[in-house]
Amino acid sequence: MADVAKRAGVSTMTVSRALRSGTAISQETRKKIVAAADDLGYVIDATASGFASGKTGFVAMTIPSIDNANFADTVRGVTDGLREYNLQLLLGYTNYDIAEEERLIEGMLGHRPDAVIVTGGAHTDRCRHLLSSYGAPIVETWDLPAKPLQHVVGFSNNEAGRLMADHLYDQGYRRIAFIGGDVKRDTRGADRRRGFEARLVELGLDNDRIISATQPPTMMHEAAQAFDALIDRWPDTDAVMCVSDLAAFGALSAAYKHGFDVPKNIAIAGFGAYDVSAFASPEITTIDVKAAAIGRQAAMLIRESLGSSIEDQTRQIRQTAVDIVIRASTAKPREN
Amino acid sequence: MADVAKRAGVSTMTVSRALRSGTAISQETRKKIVAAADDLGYVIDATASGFASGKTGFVAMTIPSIDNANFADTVRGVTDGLREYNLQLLLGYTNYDIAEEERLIEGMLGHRPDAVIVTGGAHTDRCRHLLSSYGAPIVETWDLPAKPLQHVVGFSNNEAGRLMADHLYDQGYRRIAFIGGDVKRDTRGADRRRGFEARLVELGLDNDRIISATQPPTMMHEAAQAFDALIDRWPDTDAVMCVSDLAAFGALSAAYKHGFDVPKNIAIAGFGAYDVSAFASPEITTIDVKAAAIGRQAAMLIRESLGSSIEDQTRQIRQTAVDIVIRASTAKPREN
DNA sequence: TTGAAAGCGTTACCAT
DNA sequence: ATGGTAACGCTTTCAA
Repeated sequence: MADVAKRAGVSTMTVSRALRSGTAISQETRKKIVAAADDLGYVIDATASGFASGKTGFVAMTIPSIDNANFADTVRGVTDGLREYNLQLLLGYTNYDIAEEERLIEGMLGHRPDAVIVTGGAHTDRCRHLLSSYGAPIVETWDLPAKPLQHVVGFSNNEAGRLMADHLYDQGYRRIAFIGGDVKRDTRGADRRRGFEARLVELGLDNDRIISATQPPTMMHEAAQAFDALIDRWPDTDAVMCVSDLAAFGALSAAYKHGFDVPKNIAIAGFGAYDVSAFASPEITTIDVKAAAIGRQAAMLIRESLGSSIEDQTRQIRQTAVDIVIRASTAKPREN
Repeated sequence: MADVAKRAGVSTMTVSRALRSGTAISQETRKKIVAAADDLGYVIDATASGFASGKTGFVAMTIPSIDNANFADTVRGVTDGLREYNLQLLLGYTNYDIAEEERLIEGMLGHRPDAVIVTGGAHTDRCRHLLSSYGAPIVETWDLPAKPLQHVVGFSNNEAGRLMADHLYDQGYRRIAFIGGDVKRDTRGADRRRGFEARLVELGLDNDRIISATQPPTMMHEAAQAFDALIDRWPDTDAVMCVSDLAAFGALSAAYKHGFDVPKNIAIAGFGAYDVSAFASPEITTIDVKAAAIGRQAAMLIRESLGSSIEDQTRQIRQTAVDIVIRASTAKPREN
């Protein structure tokens, strides 16, 4: 920076101002300085800058899995919402493990992010403590936690499960199952399952056809195996909701191998509105949670929080939309 | 840190040493200091640490798209390979746009990463300049660039295309097409296409059945449309390679809508060994490039580079495996 | 609109 | 094995 200042014939302080926005400086001085910086290939050192100003320009974010179109969409929403504010995303994935989340968060907080976005409302006690005492905006997403840390942008996974139970019931299905992951790890998937089960009971149906023998993420392979186990144990099952569309696609694949017609012999539904569910044969009924919009809203919340003084901070709880997308895979009820 | 030092009855310098590894300090002093730090909830400030030491602990990485299982696998490989070294990944996605890559890289370099990983060998001139003059290990992945910036971990996309052309020819297909993205943006997909075309010509076939009307990433929807266009223009096409498995799945879906049997009426092949290709009906022939291994090798290269003095740095070019995975979607040749 | 000086929290270096 | 001191490159604050 001193070199740039010398070349432009000004002080380092003026260079510092010229290279930021929202600072008082004359147009021609700035132009001169920017030219000098370009000549020298100078890029401002965000490390030193953050160190001096206390604003690092980082937003830390954790997601359960990087290889998941839903969370990827939320990340995209955040990135898009933050792009023009020169904020750099610090991304980590927890592998659906809150102990790993704690480790990640601890490492990320060392880099002093200006805000933090986490997925879900389940955290270790230590992680909750780290976050709540950190002193920067925190946003929990993809859930409506009973005890929010601070801001929330999410939806009720329980409601999503109930929505699908209602739909399958309305279509005439009565022997309804669920394929999903480990309750301890994918807490949101577990919430969907609980809502689904609870609604089945309210509708007067059994809720014991639950196959959850797999670790999350429940992918195609695990779901195909789970489907085999389901049919083995309850051969008369006439509909199944899967914890995600990927699982539903795996189940669909297994159903073909059993010689089943979907939905004539069995209905299959998913969750998440992945591309694959729209292009499967038959197309798979699913639930769309507008993952990118969750990210955009989280980014908006952060911008507002960073823009206002600490006294103005009010906790924001924003519930996002959950839409059922009805397709052929649950379209034809059997005669009962 | 001063508080911790006071509480433990030592100097800040000793605290600094106690909280790092590989520093000379007595066991009991360290124990005392760690206890004091825990009591105070003290976490070292990586910003100041990086500022003082010149080592930030960041590894910057750019990928074309976050929502792509192949690149996600590479990211996972990098993360896993770096985890125990306390390196934090700074991830950005370019959306297959080298101008966006330049912007991203510039922003990331401001945070002074200890190493940089990029996807592919196509960069803007300015980006090449920024990277080559940056003074830290650089790894290009997923390609074998003609003019590498420094280290490379990748494979020949051209060869991958040729491999599939050979397979389809061997199976007896003769009227072979390609569905892929914009040559300007997905340069690796374009290389696959070029190798594919070139091999078709060597085998004495036409190479004009190329549909590339879409912007990358060529996803299911675009590929389905492209398939329609292909059949409209060249109804007698008997095989098609798609730029990725996602595209292949979209094409498969379109083929069903045309009433085609795959592979009896037309063979469909993909690239990337995505889960979806293994669970589609029929299962889709693809090419496995071991995406996670690319990431692990890149991480290994970086660890070695960071561990050795600058004089010992020799450029490493590591070619990775490319395996064809033959499945039912290309299994049954037609009579010619 | 510009400049000078102080200081951000840590580590490198040298001394003990 | 431990401590003192300078320095990292920038921004904040205050003054001109």
